[in-house]
Amino acid sequence: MSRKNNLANFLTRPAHEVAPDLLGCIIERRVGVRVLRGKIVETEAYDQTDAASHSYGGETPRTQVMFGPPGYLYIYFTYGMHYCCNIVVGEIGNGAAVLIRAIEPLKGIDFMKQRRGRAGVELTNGPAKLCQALAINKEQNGVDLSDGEVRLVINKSGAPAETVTTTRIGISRNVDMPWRFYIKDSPFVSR
DNA sequence: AGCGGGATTTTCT
DNA sequence: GAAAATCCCGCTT
Repeated sequence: MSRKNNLANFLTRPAHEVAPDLLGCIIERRVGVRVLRGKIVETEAYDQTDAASHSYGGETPRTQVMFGPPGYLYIYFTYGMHYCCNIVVGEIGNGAAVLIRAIEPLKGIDFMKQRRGRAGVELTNGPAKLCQALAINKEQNGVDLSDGEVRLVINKSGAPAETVTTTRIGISRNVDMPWRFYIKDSPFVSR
């Protein structure tokens, strides 16, 4: 089976099921000849039934890719200066995505330090921080994660990490939904 | 360690 | 016109 179909199968499920399974998976970013890599350690699920989701209430120009096929990047701009990175999941026509809130840097750490002007956990322990570290912005909106400048690599091997399930951060509606997931004890989880 | 406010602009009502 | 899936800095304990 092709990589693309593999990825599509993995992602064609409800966001709150995919989100915990993305923990431990690898994000790979190509910037020219350079390769940056990180392990996903924190995610949040959003879907169309969810008042906290950008897709709530239907498709808009901004959320178009959320309603498209799974396996693509949905990037949004917020607070006048930050980008956040989501993986589109679920069936075509359903506005669902998983927000990547934190990663653990694995490769290209010097590049990330330069981009961030910081080091250690401060490189990538937040959704906008990791976008800055990985040089992700609006130009990556709609990128194909199976074969683009940002790739998602499913990690099936190794013992499953211990996962914590809790409520989401930074939202004002539907605040009690336990759709935030992170790897217990990872120092790279956001605050 | 914890709180409070400012930055800055897109997006939708 | 208001809010926003955030981050950073400075001030106070």
